[in-house]
Amino acid sequence: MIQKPRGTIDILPKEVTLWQYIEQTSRKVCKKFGFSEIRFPTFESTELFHRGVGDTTDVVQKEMYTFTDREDRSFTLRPEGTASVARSVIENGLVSEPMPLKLYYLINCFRYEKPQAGRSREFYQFGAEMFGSENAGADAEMISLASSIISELGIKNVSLHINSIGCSVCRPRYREALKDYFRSHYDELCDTCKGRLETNPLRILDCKSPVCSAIAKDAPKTIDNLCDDCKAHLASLESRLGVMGIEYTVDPHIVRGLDYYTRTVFEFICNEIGAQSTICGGGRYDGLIKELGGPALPGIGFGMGITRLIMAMQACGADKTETERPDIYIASLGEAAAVKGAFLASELRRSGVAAECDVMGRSLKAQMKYADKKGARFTLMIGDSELEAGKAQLKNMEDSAQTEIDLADLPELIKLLSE
RNA sequence: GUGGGUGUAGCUCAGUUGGUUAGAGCGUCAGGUUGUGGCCCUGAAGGCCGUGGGUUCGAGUCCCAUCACUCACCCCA
Repeated sequence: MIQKPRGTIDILPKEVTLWQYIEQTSRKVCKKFGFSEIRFPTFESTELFHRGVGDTTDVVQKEMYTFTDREDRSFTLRPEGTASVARSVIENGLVSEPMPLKLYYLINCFRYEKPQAGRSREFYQFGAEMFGSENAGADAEMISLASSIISELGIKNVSLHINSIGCSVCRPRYREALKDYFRSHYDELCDTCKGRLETNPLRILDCKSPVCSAIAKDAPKTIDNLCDDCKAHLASLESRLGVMGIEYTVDPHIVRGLDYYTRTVFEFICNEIGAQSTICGGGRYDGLIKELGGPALPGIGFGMGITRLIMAMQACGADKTETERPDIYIASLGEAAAVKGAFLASELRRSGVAAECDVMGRSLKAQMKYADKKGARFTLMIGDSELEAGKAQLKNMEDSAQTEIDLADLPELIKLLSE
């Protein structure tokens, strides 16, 4: 028996309606915000992610599905969407479209990680990106978009955390201040944090070890080390969120692990879905387009993990969706009736009716059972006598009421079904 | 990559101190006479007990390895 690859999922018919609902809902909300869908390749040149996501990140260093093709070119299954969108924007000249440029996508991504709750090797995300505005109003719009989708899905158990990690001017300065501080506590830090000190000191801020978090408490705060422009940017975002009535907390622990982020970073967190509690994460990336060879075009975006959304929906009982059921099941007895039934079904389908008929050659009783299990609203029963008379019994499966209908008068039947 | 937990029918699980042909419920399929669902009843199909070694007269039960699932670290959506 051949099993699916580790960390992948099958989405079964009874689950798929929820996925479709999430996809429809996010598309609908995006339309209201003026975002257009974009689609792009599942794999890209490996170089794109090295330059875009960042050489030093875990994602690039140890989590990518990289392969070479028959001509020895190196490609990588996308570990995220932002780098690809940025590439596409540059490559297709979308930098000349009216600004701001607002795009969204529904994609699968790949990361070679050890699976656990809320984390798999192939995962699915909804993402949105906005290019062209350095204004904090853009940040507020993006957060509002994410917030709208989350609440439209009925998710209530989340909180928004925002932070600013500074720009190319103040971030390096802050990193040094942090390093200096943690160096003075070097011996007390946990082993992972000792390693993080040089590579990514910001990460220590969000270490769960009690010792480290105690030390981190008195560490220099990002907020205190921002340059004036970054401070003003954050203040502007905060006041806009306030006006829009979006609740948030400024959380210095929000750090993000992708190199391209600048200034605003944010996460929507749900504490009821396990350790991987970030349902939506994003931030501003003002240097990304230029880094990838385009003009100096600022941008901001976010991604939401679809399976994590589903877990959050389940946690607050918002995951109820109706399964697809036929409008009518046409039961038949005998070959001639079966042929007639198949004909009627195809005619009804042409008129938009969801119609099923027997293809198993089963007894009437078995057909009725099947119609019941599939949740058919009506059942039409045809046998030899009905064929002769041109009339048949239509049974309402809910109240068992039966009415006689004229087999030649399809419009009348369709009318009955749509009531 | 590092730890912990789990692995018996499609699903949820029983399976006594290792002892003959491995069980139940649900689900599936077929019946309960003469053309009708939901309840009830009967029957059937369906398991190399995750896989490979080892201990033993004998292993679903014990040991080792491996794989998968799962949770956590790490990282992130």
